Amino acid sequence: MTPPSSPTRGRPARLDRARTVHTALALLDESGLDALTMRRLADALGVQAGALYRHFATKQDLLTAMAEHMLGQAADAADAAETTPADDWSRRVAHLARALRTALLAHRDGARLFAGTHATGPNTLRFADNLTGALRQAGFDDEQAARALYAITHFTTGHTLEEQATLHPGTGQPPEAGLLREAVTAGTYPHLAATLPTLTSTDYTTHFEYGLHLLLSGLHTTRQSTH
Amino acid sequence: MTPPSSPTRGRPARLDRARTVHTALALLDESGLDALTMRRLADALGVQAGALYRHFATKQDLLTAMAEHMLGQAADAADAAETTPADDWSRRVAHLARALRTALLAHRDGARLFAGTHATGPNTLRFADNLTGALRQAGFDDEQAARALYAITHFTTGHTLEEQATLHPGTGQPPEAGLLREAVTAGTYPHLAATLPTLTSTDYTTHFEYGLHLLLSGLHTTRQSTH
DNA sequence: ACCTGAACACCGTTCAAGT
DNA sequence: ACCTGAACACCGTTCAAGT
Repeated sequence: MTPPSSPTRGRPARLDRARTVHTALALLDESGLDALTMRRLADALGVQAGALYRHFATKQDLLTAMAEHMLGQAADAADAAETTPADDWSRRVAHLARALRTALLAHRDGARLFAGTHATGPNTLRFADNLTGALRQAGFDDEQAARALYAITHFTTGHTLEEQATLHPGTGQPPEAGLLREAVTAGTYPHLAATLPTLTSTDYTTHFEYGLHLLLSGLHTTRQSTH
Repeated sequence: MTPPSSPTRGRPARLDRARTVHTALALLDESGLDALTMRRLADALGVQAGALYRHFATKQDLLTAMAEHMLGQAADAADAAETTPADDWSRRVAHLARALRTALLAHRDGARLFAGTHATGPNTLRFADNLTGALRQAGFDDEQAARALYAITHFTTGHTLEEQATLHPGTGQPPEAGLLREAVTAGTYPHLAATLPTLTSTDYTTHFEYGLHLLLSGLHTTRQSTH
């Protein structure tokens, strides 16, 4: 028999940043961000809570490392696309925006984790550099490229935040769509009533693609007017 | 002398939802969302923490009421604009988006508060109905209007979340721009290096206007192609 | 060098008991 | 009816002491 309380089969289970971040992300997926406490994480690692502070100065520091790790997926997708036969620039930008959303969706509360930290690690910077590069190579000047980077990433995090919030009722609200439906039919909101089917649709990919299309279309217009 | 520990000069200071939400928003502005605890709020109200639960089932319930109150400002601005000599539709939509950002900026951590709740009260619905109405009256069909509503609000919350996060270093990071600058110059991120001046600009209004312009321009193109 | 044990100063929430 | 007091089951973080 292996000792029942040991999370890995090895003996003393030395701590390090990589293993800690990995376990933390697994715990995040299981229980969500609100349930991710230093004590529970320490438990999963077979260690006392205080031991975590030898590798992370603070819980915020750990969360930042988790967000940075999460963005590795987006950065990898970005790098892979870079070596691909040069697409139309707007397809490349769209691909990167989708990669960011996918990376955030890959972990429960991923968007909230990302929005709540300020990762400036290699993965985050690699992704941002790649997206900015796609814009500059498309002919946007440095200022426009930087602003477009922000517009795209802020829309993506805003959207995904909402998507994941309605996905996992988390710590609150009823069935979500029911709440809105009920409130709208109770009060007098003619425009919300008319658009209710779309407003309560759970096809988030289509919602995301529409907003992304708007941004890309706007970029297209801006680019033409300066070329 | 008035008793030094009484927050208002009155005597027993009966509790109600309105006064509680008001005091909570004042406390939010003073100390930020992380420091807004039920105990501290109770203290400011001259009451025990447990008493709050007679008016709010849970802390999340209180936060939702705060967010809903916050959106009153945006809804009022929306209503005022509705009776104004009919602007160009894109100016009206832009006005509403700006009103939302302004409402979120009106309180410390306002965007985080709004993003972390799911207010479906009269203020929130009034604002959303108004924005959806502006889009429908511009000629967008119900589906497009609903999707555009989401694109605009998600961009606005995403942007303002970031804006307020870098405004108040909150619970973490150094001077913010310094972190990015340092990381970029240390590693090899040519596109971020080239765009660094804009990336580290703290003129958030211009950043916001650029993203908003992109969305409106995209909407303009979409509208023309169906008209 | 790395972790444990124990403590400090808090949390949100519940609920009998008082008034 | 509304609030207090006190408790329950937690938190993040620190730090002497052990190994």
